[in-house]
Amino acid sequence: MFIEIEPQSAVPIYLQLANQIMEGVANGQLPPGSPLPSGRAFAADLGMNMHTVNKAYHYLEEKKMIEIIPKKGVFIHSNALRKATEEEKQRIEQELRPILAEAICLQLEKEEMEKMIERTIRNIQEGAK
Amino acid sequence: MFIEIEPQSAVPIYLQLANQIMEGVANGQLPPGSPLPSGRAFAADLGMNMHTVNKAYHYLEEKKMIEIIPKKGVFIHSNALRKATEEEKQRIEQELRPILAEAICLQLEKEEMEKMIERTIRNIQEGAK
DNA sequence: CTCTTGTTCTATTTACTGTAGAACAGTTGT
DNA sequence: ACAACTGTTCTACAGTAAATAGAACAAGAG
Repeated sequence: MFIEIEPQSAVPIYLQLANQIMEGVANGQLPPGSPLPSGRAFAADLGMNMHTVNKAYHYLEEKKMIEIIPKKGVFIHSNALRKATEEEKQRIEQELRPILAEAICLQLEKEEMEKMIERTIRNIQEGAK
Repeated sequence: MFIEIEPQSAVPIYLQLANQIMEGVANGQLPPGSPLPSGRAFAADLGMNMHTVNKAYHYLEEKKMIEIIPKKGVFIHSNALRKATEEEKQRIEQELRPILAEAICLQLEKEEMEKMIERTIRNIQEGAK
């Protein structure tokens, strides 16, 4: 599990971390039940603050992607790979909407959009090479 | 052109405004060359501050979606509807990536993803009913 | 000449981001 | 029993972004 953080990105580093963990879940590198490093250890490893790792963890906990068990550790949620609820689908759709609006303006045809998605999905799953 | 702002959303209101203007461009309600309200008038109309509208305008200007002509007004960029550059495609792909990672975890199959996209695109274009 | 335009400036408040250090209480391994 | 480690909680600080507010400026439009 390789984490790469871009400190000067517009994306907050706690979100970068959370997103890359979620990619690990998506590509099978982090199967349900897998332990994640302790907040302190991860922070030391990544050269960031414990509280920042904690923020990423709680962000993922809210998404039910991980389980935080006090005094024990942090683990990939046993039900991390599951069928999306209607609420989750709507949230994804809302996140997709402004991107699609721009894509329409930039004349990205449906086919090209699908190619882009397939390529990105393949790229995410390649993380588990 | 109806603008609806959710003040208590996690999305900054200047971004909500910019996104909805971009939807107007996408669905043809705001064709290239169309004038947009002045910063002051728009702010008064939407019940927000002039500087906030200005921020949305400059955000869209950076995306080359609108043209801000000092002392004259704000207009939809003459080339707002264009072919995406390679740089723009890469940016869209980067924005898409974390959403797709979550979609994989939530077992959204490629077909369902495509349906969701088609539905959202239709929804955007319905704004011009 | 007057109104409107976008721009620029200062100012203030609020929230978010990130770091920092300390203390607490329960778990784990020896 | 002991030491090390766990997530939690608390205070604190600095930096930035978001949003509002008011004022002034210079140039275009009628």
